[in-house]
Amino acid sequence: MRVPKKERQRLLQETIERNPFIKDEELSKQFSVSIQTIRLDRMELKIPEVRERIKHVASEHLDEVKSLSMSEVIGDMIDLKLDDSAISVLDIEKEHVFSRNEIARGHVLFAQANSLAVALINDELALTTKAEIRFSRQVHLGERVVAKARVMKLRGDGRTDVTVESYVGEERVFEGDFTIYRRGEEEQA
Amino acid sequence: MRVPKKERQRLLQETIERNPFIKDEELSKQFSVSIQTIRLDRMELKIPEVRERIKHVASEHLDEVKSLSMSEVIGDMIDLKLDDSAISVLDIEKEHVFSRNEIARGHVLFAQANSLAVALINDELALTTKAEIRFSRQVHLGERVVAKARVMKLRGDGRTDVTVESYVGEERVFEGDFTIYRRGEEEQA
DNA sequence: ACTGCTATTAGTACCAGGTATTAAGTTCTT
DNA sequence: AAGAACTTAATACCTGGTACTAATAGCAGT
Repeated sequence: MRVPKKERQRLLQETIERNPFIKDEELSKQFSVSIQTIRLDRMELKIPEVRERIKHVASEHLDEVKSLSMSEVIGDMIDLKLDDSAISVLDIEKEHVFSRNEIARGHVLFAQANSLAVALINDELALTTKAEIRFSRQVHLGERVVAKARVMKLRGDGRTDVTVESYVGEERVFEGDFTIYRRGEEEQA
Repeated sequence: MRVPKKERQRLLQETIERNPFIKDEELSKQFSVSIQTIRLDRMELKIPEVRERIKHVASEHLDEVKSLSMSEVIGDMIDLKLDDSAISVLDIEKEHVFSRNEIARGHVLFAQANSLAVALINDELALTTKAEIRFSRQVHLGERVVAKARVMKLRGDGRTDVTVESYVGEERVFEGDFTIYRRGEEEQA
């Protein structure tokens, strides 16, 4: 029931990480020590009080919601010449990868490329109708993917061909040929 | 500066919705009324105190994180025969659509199809290497997309061809031919 | 067995951001 | 001018802490 200090602190850290909502009182019961001991432990481990922990979780949440609804593009657009070319950057984070092997999921790279291709079109309505894509190398957690889109052909009938190539450093990791429909309301993005 | 009660309460509700972290004191300054008035307003509007609001935001966040890491599939898998066929369902919600026209973004449908195709593979490591996709009709906010994946060919070299067709009711909205690599570590999903 | 050190517990004062309640103005309206 | 609706004030109390001081327990070394 009663474990040594080091062990207790390890478990404490884990416990709080798993459930940031837990109060000192509950923790003290769980580890069969006084509240004061728990507080000393938190001090040593630099773990803030419940309310601060909850606030932190909540603000992370808000950040996420914001960054999702703030832009219609996945990744940060760093250059845009309408109907010509565009570049966006995406840093691969935890939520983008398979937890098993820390390799980015295919649809993340696709999403970056697709949203870039759509943003490139100088028209109110732009929807992807077709795409042909190749993943040439895995992308790992922590890597930075730079996607470069270029308009290849502006067809008369409202279709535009866009090619996107994504790189990590010098290496190409993704390639896609997109056909984007503009204006009309009959196709799908 | 000083607005009538009804108006103030409307603004109060909005303000708190936009920023759940705001305290009564700040609110009272913003509306140039006393703290007590703010508290009466909250009572009438059944808006809980700051800490409860923050807690609520935080717990929503935790739910999300859980449901994200719980399944590696976008959408709900409702049928799965490994190396044969699988079906998943995805309800199109606000976060899936362009705010301008409420049409689902292409990469949402792609993500559903791609993750379904990958999940279908009976192997530890499965990564998409190639895909050819067609969006045959727009999908709107509120619609339910049913994706059906079927293994077409199990090649000897570790490659598997999977076809995914997605429907809203009877109508096909998406079609994709995926090549999935299994086992090896040289390709990308 | 006594010293010395760490670890633990106890106790008190204080804080933020409230709730709950009672009472006293203030305004508007009729 | 009277009554109702609205606003402010004042006070006691709550939770989940911080900060600090002080007492006690447990054990190692000599």
